[in-house]
Amino acid sequence: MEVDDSNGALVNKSEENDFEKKGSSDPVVYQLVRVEGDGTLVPATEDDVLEFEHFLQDEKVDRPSIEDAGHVEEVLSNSNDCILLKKSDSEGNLYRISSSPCNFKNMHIIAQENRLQLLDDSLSPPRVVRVQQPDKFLTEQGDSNITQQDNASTETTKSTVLNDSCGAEKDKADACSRPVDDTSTEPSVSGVTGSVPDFSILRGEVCLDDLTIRELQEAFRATFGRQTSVKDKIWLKRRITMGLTNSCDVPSSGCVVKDYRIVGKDGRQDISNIGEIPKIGLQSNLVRDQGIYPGNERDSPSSSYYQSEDQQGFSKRFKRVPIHNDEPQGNLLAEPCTNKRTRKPTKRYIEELSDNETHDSIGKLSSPAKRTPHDEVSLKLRAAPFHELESLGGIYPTRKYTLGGLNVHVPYASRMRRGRPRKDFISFVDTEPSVQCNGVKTAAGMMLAKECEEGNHVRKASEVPPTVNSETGHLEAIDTKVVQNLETNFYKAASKPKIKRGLTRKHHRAWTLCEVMKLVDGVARFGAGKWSEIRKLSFSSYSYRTSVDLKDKWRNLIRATQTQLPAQKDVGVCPRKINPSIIPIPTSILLRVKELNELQSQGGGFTRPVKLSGQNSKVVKGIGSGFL
DNA sequence: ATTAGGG
DNA sequence: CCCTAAT
Repeated sequence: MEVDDSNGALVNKSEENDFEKKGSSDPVVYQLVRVEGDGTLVPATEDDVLEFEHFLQDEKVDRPSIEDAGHVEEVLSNSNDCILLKKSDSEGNLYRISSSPCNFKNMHIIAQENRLQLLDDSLSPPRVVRVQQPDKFLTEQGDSNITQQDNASTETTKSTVLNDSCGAEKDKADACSRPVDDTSTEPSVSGVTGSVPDFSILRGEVCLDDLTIRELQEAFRATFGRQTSVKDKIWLKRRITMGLTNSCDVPSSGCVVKDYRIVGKDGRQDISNIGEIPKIGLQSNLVRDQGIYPGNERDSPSSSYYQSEDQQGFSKRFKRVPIHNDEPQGNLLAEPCTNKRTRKPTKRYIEELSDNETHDSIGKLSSPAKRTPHDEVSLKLRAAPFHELESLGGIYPTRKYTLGGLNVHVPYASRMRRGRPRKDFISFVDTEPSVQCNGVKTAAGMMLAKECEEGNHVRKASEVPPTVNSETGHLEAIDTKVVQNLETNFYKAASKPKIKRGLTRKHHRAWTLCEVMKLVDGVARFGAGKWSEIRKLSFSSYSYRTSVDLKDKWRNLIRATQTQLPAQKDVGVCPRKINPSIIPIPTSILLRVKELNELQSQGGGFTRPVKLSGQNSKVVKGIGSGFL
């Protein structure tokens, strides 16, 4: 069984305030662990802590009654060291909240009132705002060892509410961490150091006011299972009363305890616990008392009487945790726990948090299981038509696809970039459609009209079909319409599809003969590979032709050179006639391409200015042999 | 941003 | 044409 070092600790962050008021610099450290069914202590998970934080917050705010608190169903036990709470946990988990030694009293109060009231004794509620791993704390207190002991003792001291082993063990534990002077005071309760407390003193109606200090000490022992050296009658009475009544609403004097209830001399009664809303005034008394014995009495009124066997075991399990202020000492600052309380989260804790975050982030990110489909979807989308094409008017920001029967909207921008790059999209939105498109269109049109008049009709036919083929199905429909409508208007046909560019692949623009010729000319002048230069100088008016386009086209021309030139001979008459979309590239151009290619590839890319005019004009007239 | 290549 | 890698 392990008590891990990773117990969650609730750290009072308003420690400054609280302790300044109390004149103490001791911060409050709360540990939160979950108690498993077998008694194992499990470090509180972050969730656990959060739950309690919530809970605690509620308490500190308005001190709601237990009904309001809601979270805690029951205080199973509260000992000096910890409070066991049964929390409204769907799984019925038990939670322990323990305080650091110097502040156990706070927890005591809380337990007594059967609710989590993490208030210091004054009225300033501590704030539990962060988790701290009490590694050091536990280590120094030998928590893990004790846990084992506790377990052992748990089994041997079952039904005994207060038994010697318990007390002895506790004292032993106390001795470990308690200041030396403290130990010396321990034996002060002479005569009653017997192994078994005198429980008879608590039987029946107990009027503490009538007891001597020694008797009170014995009663204290009987109540809390340990000895005390405190000789302050009032303090003892209050403590005992609280212990017996499991309440912190205890008058400083003048009350009779009967059947574990306070029966005031004046007839006041049953201010003990369950459901009773504590009265601030009474709490103030307690506060005062505690102020008198700062950091003392780590013993909370033992709720052993109310503990189940297991619960008792739990309380014992933690008994060593807080041991420093058993008796009044008046010097909290001397407590070694001071440092512990203020220590930073340990590395391990940090790591735990990191892990959590990591997991969270993983969770937030698409899980591996999800990623695969996602990518698949992306791929699918790339190949499949984009629905947003249907309404270019405004749906493009997101795209919808079906995944596992679910319709998922994926922001276009956030998608894995598979289709058009974002910049295309932007350009589409901003300028492409209107200005540039028109400009280009015009330029191209002029170009064609001027330089390529003869082939216009052919081009018109060829311009559209490729577009249809390369675009999505829907786009295809649009294009088809366009083709039909613009059979006689090349410009419209060329510009219209452009609207869709942003969403899908770049609109396919068939290379015109003019462009090819320019390209060839450019290659001849600058050499293959100087695409950017060629583009600048020869394609300045073709904004849609990028250097990559030029490169690709040149490559295609080369291929055409290698395939079509020979084929042409075989085929003889151009059979492509059937397919108007395939326009043969004039052999003259192909030949020239071939020449340039061979020349430059051989010459190491050496640029050789070429005169197109003579050769060109002659060849162009020849029968086409490639494709545009 | 260009280029070269594969797809 | 797209996409990437390599410059």
